[in-house]
Amino acid sequence: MIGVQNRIQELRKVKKLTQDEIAKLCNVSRQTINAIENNKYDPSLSLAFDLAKSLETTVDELFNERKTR
Amino acid sequence: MIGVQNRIQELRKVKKLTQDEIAKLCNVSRQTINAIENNKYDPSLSLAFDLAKSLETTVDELFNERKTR
DNA sequence: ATTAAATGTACAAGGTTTTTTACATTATTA
DNA sequence: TAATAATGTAAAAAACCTTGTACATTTAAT
Repeated sequence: MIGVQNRIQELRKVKKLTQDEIAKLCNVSRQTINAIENNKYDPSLSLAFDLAKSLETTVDELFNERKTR
Repeated sequence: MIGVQNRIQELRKVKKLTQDEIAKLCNVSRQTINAIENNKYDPSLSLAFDLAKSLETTVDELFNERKTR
């Protein structure tokens, strides 16, 4: 488990985007999107901002703070 | 240069904290705080959230998106 | 002017994120 | 049902973040 949870999959489906489509919007690989959705690791801050913009939300809305570091 | 600019130094001084003090609040080294303030690299998303909490603000307020990735 | 505190910087080592390639499984549609 | 799209997963390599130690410079206090 990782330090931050996210609502990427939820918001991505609202916009009817595939992992591949959002990956292209953010200039990363599909595997990166998949890994982040499945909490394999957290995105970089830069990618977090790109994801938030792609999903028309904020980093704070997209990633909810958790306890661990 | 890095993908995200930040207002850490500005907000840190408002609260009259040293780099060392904020480092301890976030459980990272002073060098990490120094490097981030001077845009040597971006923090991890997890640290970005800790910094925002320490400075009583949000990640979106603390880090302003830029153009490059 | 001296001392102490705070900040800037460097470098090697270790940990984490991302990529590429490749294949397996699950869902969707014809 | 068969074909296709979407998603899950793996492993090695590259790129990036963080640490520790150490020293130099700047700022503040005495």
